[in-house]
Amino acid sequence: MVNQAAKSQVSRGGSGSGPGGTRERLLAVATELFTTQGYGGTSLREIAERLDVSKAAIYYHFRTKEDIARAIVERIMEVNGGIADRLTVAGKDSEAWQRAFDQIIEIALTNRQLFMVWDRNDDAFQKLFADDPVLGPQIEAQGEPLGALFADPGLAPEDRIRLGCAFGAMMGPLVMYTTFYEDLSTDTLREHIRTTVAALLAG
Amino acid sequence: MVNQAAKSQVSRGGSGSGPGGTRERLLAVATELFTTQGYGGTSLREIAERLDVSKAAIYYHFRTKEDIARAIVERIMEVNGGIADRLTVAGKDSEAWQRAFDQIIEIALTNRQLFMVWDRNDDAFQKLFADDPVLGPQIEAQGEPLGALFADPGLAPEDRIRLGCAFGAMMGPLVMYTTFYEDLSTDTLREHIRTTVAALLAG
DNA sequence: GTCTATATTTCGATAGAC
DNA sequence: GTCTATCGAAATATAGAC
Repeated sequence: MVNQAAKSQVSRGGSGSGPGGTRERLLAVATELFTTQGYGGTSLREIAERLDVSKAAIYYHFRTKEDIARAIVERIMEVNGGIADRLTVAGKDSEAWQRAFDQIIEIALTNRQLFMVWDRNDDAFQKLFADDPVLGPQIEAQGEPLGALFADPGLAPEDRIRLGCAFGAMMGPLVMYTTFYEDLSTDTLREHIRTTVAALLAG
Repeated sequence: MVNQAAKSQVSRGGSGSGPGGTRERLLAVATELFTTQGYGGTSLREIAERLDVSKAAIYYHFRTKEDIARAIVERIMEVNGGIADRLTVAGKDSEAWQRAFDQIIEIALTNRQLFMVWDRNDDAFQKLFADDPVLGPQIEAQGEPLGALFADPGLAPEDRIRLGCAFGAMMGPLVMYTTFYEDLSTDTLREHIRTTVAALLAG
């Protein structure tokens, strides 16, 4: 058995470990298929066919199908940690939200594929790793700040809804309706999503 | 073989055909499981277990698993037709969008479960019924007005993004982050989503 | 690192009794 | 309308050659 944790680092040069390596290509293909078909709706045969390798070859890189999802969720949690931090810092200060959202939009822009695969599979992934000693608490800690905001009983319903709408507004062009904005540059998306969300938060 | 089309109408009284009938309960359970686990990630065994019937019992009500999805998508298309109409009517008039969104929010409020299951399975459902003679064109016709808006080359990128954000803002509290707003009434949700989306559209 | 071949389980679906 | 029993296909996963 190969130590997968060690392999997640790009330790040596040469072919087979860099961004063009089979393991990275596999994670890219799996992320795409999990996004369009869902984790449960994607088979290892489909992943293998896209990579033009045999099903068995996958098992050299990952012990189980669940481990493929685990590798993806680990990366999502790295990204989401940053978002949770911004939210906690912003607290209940209305002006602080503006700055927090600017940073969150930036994070979303540079990690759109991870946002999309999480959007489609959050229930499945949470159920899969709820009892995982490392990923379970991480997932819970990441969802907490969001719930503490949207469901905060100390906040006016108007503000709770405004914040949920602000997140949704950002997710619209970046995650939900991505296909319609493929002709626009990252800079254009950032600029107009920022001003639109800002207008929403200002009320 | 039973004529399923005839059964979709509540034709006779008595038990077994009304809202508490097995067929309706089955569609409700399937909609919920397709939402959380995805269409491909949900087995007929799981549906049967939730209904406390055998797997074979499902085949009395639906010829295939695909037909269960079909019945759900048919209802989604009924709802989406109304939305497509509002969008087409609104055209490029900025003030007309406000009224259109008020009506779309109302439709979303009364059909949240259908919005959620479509949000999670739109790719899967579109692929399933792309070649269906009745559902295929319906799905295409329903997605067209949305694309004509978000991807309209005659519209300024700022406005294209604003509209995508407006849809996303509505989807936030109603579809994506539903669990955090379960304590709020429909009236509270409608009121504050309306004003928030209006502020976003006003700029 | 990747292959063929295979074991085991679960899936969607059918047959036929009640 | 629902059941038990069963079929063939497809799923995850393993063994062992190269």
